[in-house]
Amino acid sequence: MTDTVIISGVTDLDLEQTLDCGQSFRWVRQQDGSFSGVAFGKSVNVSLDGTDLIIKNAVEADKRLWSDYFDLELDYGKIRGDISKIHPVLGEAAKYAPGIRILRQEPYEALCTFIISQNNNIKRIKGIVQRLCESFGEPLPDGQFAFPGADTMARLTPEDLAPLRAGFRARYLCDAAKKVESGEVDLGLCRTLGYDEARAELMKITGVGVKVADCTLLFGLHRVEAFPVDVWMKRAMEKLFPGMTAEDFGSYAGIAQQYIFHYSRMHPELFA
DNA sequence: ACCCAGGAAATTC
DNA sequence: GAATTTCATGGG
Repeated sequence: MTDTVIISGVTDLDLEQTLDCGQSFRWVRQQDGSFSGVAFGKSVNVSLDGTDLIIKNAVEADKRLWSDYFDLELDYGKIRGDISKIHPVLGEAAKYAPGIRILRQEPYEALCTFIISQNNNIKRIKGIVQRLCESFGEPLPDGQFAFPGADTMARLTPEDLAPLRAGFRARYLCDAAKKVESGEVDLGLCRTLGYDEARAELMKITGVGVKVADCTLLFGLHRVEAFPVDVWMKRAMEKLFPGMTAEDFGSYAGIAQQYIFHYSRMHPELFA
């Protein structure tokens, strides 16, 4: 029996800024402005009415689950104020999209989607992820599909993944699944390890370098000190924050990074 | 035809 | 060891 769950008193959240800013690839904006997506093998529709977060097709028992997913316990208003003192341009970027939150996605899903993301664009990443779920994920009652587990994917070969058209990334996905399933790579351990050790744990996977590891730690394990640097961030750092490094952005560098990433993507003319 | 995309592995110098 | 090339695929 599913129903509508309402989480009230939600601030500092904008669904478009959070769900369509390149941290998750499974949310689709609907005509009415709501977003439909799947997480934890549950297909829901979310919308915001003032400070009410409305989650359709959810059960009341999962209220905490979704609250955690949207990271509603963390005071982003305060964090924004604090990190804005670091650099005026960072303050402007934070003010530009104050509704960004760092989702607490499932670690294995974040790992796989950011393996897929390498040397790729967001539109095609979404397509590959969708085909991965449709091909190998558990079908859900409403026609959607769960993200396949490492146990399922560990039994697949790169040839099995050919229909995804993931290119050279197919064998990386297989290696990730195999090492997670066998326990050779322990994703849970990455929550508590020192940052460099957590990064090294993930980089045992072929196809996981510094950037994919950082994204997995930030978006899948909520290591908000992570500071992934992709081509956009590289440009932004050179033009907007010359001489600064990840350490200069403090213990919430990952949140700062997401403000900067989004701001840069929305202002490509800055880097023409 | 050429270039780029939320990079990393393989190769070359 | 550091710099360059290659790796699939699709869109501009």
